[in-house]
Amino acid sequence: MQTKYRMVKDRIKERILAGEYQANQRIDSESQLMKQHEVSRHTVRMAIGELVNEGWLYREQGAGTFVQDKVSQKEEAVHTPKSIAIITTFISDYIFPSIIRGAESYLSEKGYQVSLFSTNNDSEKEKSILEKIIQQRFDGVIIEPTKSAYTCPNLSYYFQLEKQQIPYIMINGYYEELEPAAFVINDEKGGFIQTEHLIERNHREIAGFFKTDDRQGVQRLKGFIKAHRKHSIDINPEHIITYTSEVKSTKPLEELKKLLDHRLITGIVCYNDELAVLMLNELRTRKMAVPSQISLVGFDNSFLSEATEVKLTTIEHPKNELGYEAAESLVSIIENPEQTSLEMKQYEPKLIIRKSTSYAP
Amino acid sequence: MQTKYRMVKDRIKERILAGEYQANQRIDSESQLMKQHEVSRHTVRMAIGELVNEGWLYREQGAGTFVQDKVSQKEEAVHTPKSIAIITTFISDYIFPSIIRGAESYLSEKGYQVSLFSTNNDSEKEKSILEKIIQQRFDGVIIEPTKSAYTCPNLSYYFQLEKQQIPYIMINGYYEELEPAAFVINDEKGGFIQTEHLIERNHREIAGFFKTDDRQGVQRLKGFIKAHRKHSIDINPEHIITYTSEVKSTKPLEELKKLLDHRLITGIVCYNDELAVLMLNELRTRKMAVPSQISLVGFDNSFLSEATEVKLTTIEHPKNELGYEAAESLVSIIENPEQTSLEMKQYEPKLIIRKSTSYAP
DNA sequence: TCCGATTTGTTCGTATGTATG
DNA sequence: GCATACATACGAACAAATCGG
Repeated sequence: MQTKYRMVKDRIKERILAGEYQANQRIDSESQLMKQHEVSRHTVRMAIGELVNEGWLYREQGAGTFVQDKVSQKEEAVHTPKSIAIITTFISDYIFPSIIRGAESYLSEKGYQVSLFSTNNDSEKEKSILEKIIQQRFDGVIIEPTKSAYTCPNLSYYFQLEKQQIPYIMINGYYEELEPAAFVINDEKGGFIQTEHLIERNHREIAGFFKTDDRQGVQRLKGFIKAHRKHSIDINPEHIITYTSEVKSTKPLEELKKLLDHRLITGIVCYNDELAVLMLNELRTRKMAVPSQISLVGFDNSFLSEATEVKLTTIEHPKNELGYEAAESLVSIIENPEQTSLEMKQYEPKLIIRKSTSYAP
Repeated sequence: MQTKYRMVKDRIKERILAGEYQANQRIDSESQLMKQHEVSRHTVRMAIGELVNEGWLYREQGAGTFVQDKVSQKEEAVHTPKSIAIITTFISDYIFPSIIRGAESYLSEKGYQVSLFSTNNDSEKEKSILEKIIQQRFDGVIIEPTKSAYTCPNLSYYFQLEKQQIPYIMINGYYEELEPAAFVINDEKGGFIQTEHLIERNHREIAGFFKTDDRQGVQRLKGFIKAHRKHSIDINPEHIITYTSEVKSTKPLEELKKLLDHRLITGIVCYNDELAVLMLNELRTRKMAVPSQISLVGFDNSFLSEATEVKLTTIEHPKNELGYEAAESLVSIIENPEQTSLEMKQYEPKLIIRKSTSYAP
């Protein structure tokens, strides 16, 4: 049967298909349509209502009714809810939960579903996860890259993501060669600030411990060296300890023991708070007073930095904020693909001075 | 915003999910719904209209409005990979990551995808998440119930899960009335062991701090009382402090201050390590020596218990194992639906003695 | 087969709320 | 602050389909 609202609906649809209304353009208002078709407002609303349900139009209160463009009609075909993949290296007890919390809170609010993957810092695992994500057509990816200090072995998979128009954002680190959208800390400056803080307090014999299989550690080490250079202090190469994830709970501690046994150091720059707590433990057993005998700088401003009796001087990490803003940016790219200004956001590190550092003895 | 038609819509949806309306059964007519909800027909029609669009109902002119049989729509969901939802109360920095890690490692190995949700301890949020899970036909759910000490407000949604044959497993706590498959700690015994440990070391003036909006806290408090009874020690009611999630970072600390100001206590039983660290902090500022002046027992054996200078005596929590085994059990139910031996697993708590407890002064 | 009661479908009118520019 | 746009809500009337008797 040909009802009035169905006639109005068909006439509007024709005008869209004829190109009379362009994508995202405002169509005539309800009251205009009332006059044009000589029907009541309710009838017009029913017509528009069905077109909205079918994905031809969308309404915005106060602004008007607009033509839905093709890109969003694509979703209709899939019909699955929007889903985002978050890929981390480790599901650790450390700062990861804060980042996830930030991202999840924004994404769930926006009606996205969050799927969680972890690579265990294994590139092969990362590869198989990326494969899955491409195959299942996720709408976006937030990824903490695996071993970001090295060349990206899964380059082709990232290119594939781009080809399939699945936007991705890297957090904490990134692969240089990809030049991706990334939310990271200025790690070099962070390492610099950590070190300069000690130098300014007259420390000269400073040890630095850095995990160098990801970009963060390499950059922080760079900052460590720069700070020394700026203040014209020679670095004893034995004071730089680098290690990889696999040995993170053993090697740095062993190296610290060797250092303490054989050399005099007055300050330690730690890759992160987790390591700082480990070191603090060793210092406690040796009955070395922190900070009067030896100073300790952490990184990340995690809850660990306030759990200890000697609260840690450390570098702020915008954990929650970083997760939230990465999610926000990802959603904005998904929902407005035309404005592809994928940029990198670098958070400026800030020193938080607590009780684990003082002037050199 | 809460509009009338949305309220009517929700009420109808609830009745569907509660199983009050069966599949393909006629729901109340528009005029009945008008009377029931005291709204106009227009409002009822808007509510029904949205539910029709979302696939919950279908209308037949002259006959009535009927419940859409979701089972017959199943074909759609076949192609998607198997996916599991993990619902937590908070994505916290605390023991949650360990549980997730355990579950994720097993599930990803088995080819399942993990989606993450958090309720923020809000039953309404829990409800909308469960609704999503039912609608998207997840293959299984691991859920940490919200406010498990209280009556489950979303009972009908859990029944609906069962009806739709979506198996679920509860962790950490459970709703009594559901008698669900659950992986929990014997919290009562845990509280008992915490307390008895102090009693056996001659403590008589013991304060207990318990978060009582989830089942765990209530049970631990029960154990606290039982231990006192067993050893025929009177409990000063002022020594029992209960609090809820909302005030967890303020109230217990305030109460501790009051206690320390006015009473002599020699031992503190803490709901968990997180709280223990908070208390330890206060004791430090008062220069009260732990354990020589006052003893402190935590719960969960989290990394916090070893980050502090006075390593905490605490109760083991099988975090990783619990997550792993819950996932294992869920997968087994999914893949062998016939052997529906949904049972509860209670982990026996074990005391880990470190340095925060000693004999009463 | 038809009637009448019931139920949903269409259409009008009116009023007020709320967001946008 | 104002006009404009969509959102919610009330009331009324008639049309069309269904179903039991």
